[in-house]
Amino acid sequence: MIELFLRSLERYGAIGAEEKSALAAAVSHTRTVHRDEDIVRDGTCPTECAVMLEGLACRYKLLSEGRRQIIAFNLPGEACDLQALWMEMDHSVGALTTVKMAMIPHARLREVMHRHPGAGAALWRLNLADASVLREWIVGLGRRTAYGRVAHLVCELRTKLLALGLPAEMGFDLPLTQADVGDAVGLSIVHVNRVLQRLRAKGLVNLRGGRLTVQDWNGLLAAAEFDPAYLHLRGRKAPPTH
Amino acid sequence: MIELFLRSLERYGAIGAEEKSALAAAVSHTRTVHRDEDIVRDGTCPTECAVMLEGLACRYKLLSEGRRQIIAFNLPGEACDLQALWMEMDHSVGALTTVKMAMIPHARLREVMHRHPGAGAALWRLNLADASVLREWIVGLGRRTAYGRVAHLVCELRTKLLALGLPAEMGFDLPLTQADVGDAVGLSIVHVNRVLQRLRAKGLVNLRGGRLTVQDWNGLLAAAEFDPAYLHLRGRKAPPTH
DNA sequence: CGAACAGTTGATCAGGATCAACTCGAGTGG
DNA sequence: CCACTCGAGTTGATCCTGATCAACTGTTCG
Repeated sequence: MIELFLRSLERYGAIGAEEKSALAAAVSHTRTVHRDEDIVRDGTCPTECAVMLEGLACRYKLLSEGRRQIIAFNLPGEACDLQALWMEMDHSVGALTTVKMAMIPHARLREVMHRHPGAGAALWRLNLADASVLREWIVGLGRRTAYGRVAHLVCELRTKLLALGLPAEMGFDLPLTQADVGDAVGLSIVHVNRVLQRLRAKGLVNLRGGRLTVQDWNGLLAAAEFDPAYLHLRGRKAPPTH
Repeated sequence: MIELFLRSLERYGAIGAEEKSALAAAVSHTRTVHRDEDIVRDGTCPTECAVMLEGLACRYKLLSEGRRQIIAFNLPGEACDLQALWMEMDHSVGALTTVKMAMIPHARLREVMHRHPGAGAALWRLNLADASVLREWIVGLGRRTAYGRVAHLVCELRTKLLALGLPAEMGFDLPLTQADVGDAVGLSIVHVNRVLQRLRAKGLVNLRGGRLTVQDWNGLLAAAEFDPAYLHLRGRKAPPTH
């Protein structure tokens, strides 16, 4: 059920069969949230952890006057609110499509981590990898052009999908609205529209009506100055579990 | 010696006296790095961890054509490369002043974490708090105006200094160049200069020649829309160490 | 049939970038 | 001791990226 989650966790640490089954057994139930609803809300402190099974979600924060900034996208296999295990949420997670999640009560998760320190270590590493993505977003927002930012976002999403083994051929569904893209890369809707048109015109990629078609992957990677290293997808540095 | 570090760690978890002395004992030696030199370099994988004792450092990434983006500032009491415990560095850390650090070999750190799971948990929470700051930076770069971003940065730095119990009266030393500020908030040097002049003219703060003078703290907080919650300075949610 | 929403287009405006020159110390070396 | 350099900060002029405002298309859905 939470296969995807376990597999990506595996990438970040020597997770054995026992750890895996312990984590899988910690799932208490599933939950479904619909488009435009919140999965977790800023300032709250949930007592269970949500692992995405299906759908697309985004982490975001709101400022005054309705300004919104998306901070990360969450794909199936990713955890939504691991943070709440230790501290109150400092951002919200919203569903961009219908999202199905496996819920793990904190108490059980803590128990697993206690019995299997390796699992806790892997979760920690997962957080480190997430932080690395945040850093790359900072670089993008601070120093990339609108064009480069949008291109980079597309590269990131497809690369992550591929790494998860999810469908991400040259054409696949990506239910993102232009407003969503804008809130992620810090642009106005109108400008996102124009940048997408430019990317289309240059024959790189076509994002339209929730469907993404990659026309020239290498060209896109170049336009985005994309280097997947920051995603830490190839769990390196064999970690002495001790 | 690493008092400051231990104290901020305490904020993030029930760290006992044994954990503290174990961590303190894990320090093998100190190291000094001078202004404009790197403490850790992107892509490397150091085998010891650096905890700042004195000075000011920044995490940054480079793009083509010399574009630089600063991702975070590191103050005394903060760790520079905890990440390297688990994965290769995806960014560099550079010294903005002469920096003195306490070095803890990874092997020893792992040993401490193994013997004192509470220490590992606290380090994890530390990472979560760092990630929260990264998120706030993303919001700032994406959705705040130049003026708000600079003001916010000043608020963040002073608030962190105060929380660490470091000198941060209404006037204190902050050895940041206008270029540094620009690389942190994603602005050109010229524009940073103008924004600083506006902040001065409005009677809020005066950052000049490595010295920061706060003239109207409340006004500054308001201009920055600053809410310190994201710094997670008041270690909430008593963590069941299990 | 009429909302309501995603996407598109045009026109205009403004926030910041860029380029260039100049000031003002603080060294540094002859 | 002075000339020179170098880095930080400052100013002005100009350009351009991207925001804003407004109208319009097309589709879906109740």
